[in-house]
Order: sequence, then structure tokens, then C-alpha cells
Amino acid sequence: MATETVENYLKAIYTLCRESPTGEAGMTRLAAIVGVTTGTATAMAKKLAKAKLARYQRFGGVSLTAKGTRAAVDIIRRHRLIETFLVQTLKLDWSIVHAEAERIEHAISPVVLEALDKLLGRPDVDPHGDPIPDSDGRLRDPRGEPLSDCGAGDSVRIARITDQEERFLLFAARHGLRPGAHVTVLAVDAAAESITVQADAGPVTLALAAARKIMAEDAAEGRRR
Amino acid sequence: MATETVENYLKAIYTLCRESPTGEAGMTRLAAIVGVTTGTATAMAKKLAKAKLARYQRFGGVSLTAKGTRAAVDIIRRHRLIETFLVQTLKLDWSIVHAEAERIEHAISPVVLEALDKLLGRPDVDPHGDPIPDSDGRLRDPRGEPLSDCGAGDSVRIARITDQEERFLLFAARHGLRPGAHVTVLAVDAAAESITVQADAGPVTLALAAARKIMAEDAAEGRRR
DNA sequence: GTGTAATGTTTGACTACTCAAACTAATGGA
DNA sequence: TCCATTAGTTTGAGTAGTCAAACATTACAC
Repeated sequence: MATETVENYLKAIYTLCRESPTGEAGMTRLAAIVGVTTGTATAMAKKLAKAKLARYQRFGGVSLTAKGTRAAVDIIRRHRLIETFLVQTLKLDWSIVHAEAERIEHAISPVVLEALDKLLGRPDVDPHGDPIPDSDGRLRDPRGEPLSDCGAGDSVRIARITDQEERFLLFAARHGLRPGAHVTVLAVDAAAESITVQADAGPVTLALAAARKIMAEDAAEGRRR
Repeated sequence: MATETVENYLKAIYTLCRESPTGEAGMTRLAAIVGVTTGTATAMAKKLAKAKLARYQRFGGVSLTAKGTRAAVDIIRRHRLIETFLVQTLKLDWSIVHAEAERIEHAISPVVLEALDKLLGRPDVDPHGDPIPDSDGRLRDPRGEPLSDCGAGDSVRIARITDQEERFLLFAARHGLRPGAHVTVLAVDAAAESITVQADAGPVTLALAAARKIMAEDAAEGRRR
């Protein structure tokens, strides 16, 4: 198994490559996520390339090989199962479990992971609505489109929240904006760049930028599969 | 929080000092437990002394200060609660949970630990019968006397198994020698240095050296308090 | 009481990870 | 097109932990 440090880099590179249009992760953003200086990120990118976990080109960014991707998905599986466990079994608040899982994910063996998966009933999404990869590393495409793209009158179901920031999650939870919740878009104000939705907890207005971090799907679609 | 490495040394020194008549831990045994060379153990002993976690004298062994003891007991609490969780909630076999807990114990925050403790119903012994320190660092004295000290005809209750070796635990479990089990001593053969006991799973003969790792108490004594 | 075995210490070197700071390359206005 | 800004790289140095091996001390058996 890779060191904890290496695992963190792999996970960060994986997410950055997903988001980036070029499919490459830049050093500045990578360094910011991992919490090191860019020089350190460059050094690690080279090291990962030497270990065949990543491809690296001078001034050309870093991306994962098949081997690196497999390892990254594995870590994500551990992370999301642990988050699910922390919320479902230990009843911790979903706004804090990300940070906790971040530490525990490196210490969990396959045996414990399998037992955890079984205990939780083989869930396929974590508390934030993110899909949990299966044990073979298969990862469903996350569903839903940004709430910011919905129009007035749309009635949708919240599928996932793509931001692990405690502050944002607390805000979302307080207004009933959790995965599985049904909301109706009341108004979209292009000038104010805001959107107002009716949730169980009442109406909320938030910036489109914030609504972009909330993924919605047709209210009819089921919870699973 | 101390590093994972430091935590492992503290735990090892704590156990060694308990066992040793002088109350000091020697470098050779310390190094063996932690899995390093004696030179490395010496270096760490000095480092711990500098951090006021331990007392160290050249050629005189190492022992924990109050601060070091507090930290060690805290780690032991995490370890034993996690072991209990792995057996009780995840249904893993008690023979393997020691090694698993060894890795997880360093990644658990006070918040998660508290939730775990609550989930498990605030247990006071782990699956091996070892007492779990409370959150203030209070640790009951482990009860029982070695099974090897019992005489023929004694009817006792197994209180704890003081060996975390997978092989020994598998043997013990196979013959019904688990904490809480009632056994009757059938015979003690001083010449053969062996003892034979009647357990639920049938009669077993084991060396006195092995029986020394099993603690027994009067069959009448209750499970708790 | 002396020599040997056991135990403990020191040193120099290595790996993994990190930073600061000097430096280089790419990018994108005006 | 040029040059400032941003992004990326390199270097030198530091911390934490480790080992091997030379060395020092202690314990104890005779």
C-alpha cells in the first residue's frame, strides 16, 4: 500500500483531472488541495510518474495512469463508505464527517472495509450523494445537473452536494437542502445572479454560484440504481 | 497530537513498565515491540524525555511521566474500544482485531471515539477481557489470576487473555477459552508442566506457560463492575 | 575479581517528505 | 510584439524516523 501522503496526492490528482477540461492537473491547484507548496507538488508528481502511478510532463501537468486511477478510486471507496458509516451508524453530522473520513480512510484494511460495506447494506451513495465505487473500482457517473440550471417552476430532487466545506454543508442542512430532498424552484433572478427554491424548511435564496454546487434530478427518479 | 510513531512507543513503554519489576522499560524489549533496532529505541527514548513524556537515564531504562502515561492510556482506550467495535459491530473474529485496531487507533478523533463508545454501550472490557480506560484516563486493575495457578477441581470463569498473538487466540477460541467462559480444572501435571481443563468445547491440555496467559477468577464473580 | 555475554549507546548514512527562495517557462493584454 | 503576471521548476536545507555497525557499559558465572 502506498503511504498516506501518496494516497492523498492520488486522490487530489484524480478529482482535479475529472474537473479539468484538459484532463491534466496543474501544480498550483494540486498543491493547494494537498496543502503543500508547488515545489513539493512538482517533486511528488515526478515521484508518482517514476512509480508508474501517474504521467508527468514538465510544464504539462500530471494525470493518473490506469494503475494510479485504480488506487485513487479505491481510496475514494474507503472515504465514502467511512463517511456513510459515520453518519448512518455513529449518527455524526454530515457536515463534519468529511474531515474525519479523511484521516480514517488510510487506516482501513480490505477486511474491515468489506465488513463495513456489509453492515451498511452495500450503499451506493454516500451522505453527500456521491456515488461509492464498488469493490472492483467501478464508479457510476454521478447524476443530476446543477440546481443553477433549473428554471422557475421546476420540481426536482436533490441528488448530491459537490462541496465538502463544513460551512456550506451546515447552511444546506439548515435549509433542508440534503440529498433526497424535494424542492421547487420559485424564481431565478439573472440580474441578481440568485435562485430561490421552496424546500421543506421553507424558501431559500442563494447565489447561482452556490446553487451550482447542488446537483438536482427529475423528482420522479428513484433513490437507488 | 503526537505522531503515530510516538504513540506506538508510548503504548509499548506503558505495557513494559507495567510488567517490569523495576518499573523501567529496557531498550531491547522496547525495540522488539515497536519493531526497530535498539539504537533507534534509544534515540526515541531521548526524544520522549525532551518532550516531557518520559524519563530516561543512560543505561537506566525509560519510563513514562504523568503526561506520557495519560497519553498512553488514551491510546489504549482508543485501541480497546476499536477492538470491541470490530468484534461487536462488524462481527470480525477476535483473533484478528488486534492488528486492525493497531492501525485505526491513530486515526480516530475524540468525536468519533465518543460516538463509538456510546454505540457500544460504554463497555468496560474489550473482547480479550482487558479493561477499557474511561475518558478521564482511569483504568481499573485487570482482575483474575493466572489459570496456571489454579489447582485440580477449581471451577473458574475466564476473565481475560493476555496475549494478542493470532495463533494463540485461534487456539483459545477453538477450545472455548474465551473471556466469560466457565471452565473446571481437571488436572495439573507439574512434571509435564501442563494443565488440563474442562471447557464447553471439551477437555483441553495446555502447557502451564500457555495457561499463564489466561486469567481466571472465581466463577461466582459477576461480569461487570 | 575477571572475562564474556547481554544490553545499551553513538555515529554516519539513508528515505520520505517538506519549505523557501531563486529561477524559468508560458500566457495574455495593450 | 513585448513584457508583466501567473504557473511551474530547481536547489539547498531541514525534520522525522530509520538502520548498520562500531563502541561502551553492565551483569553475572565461575
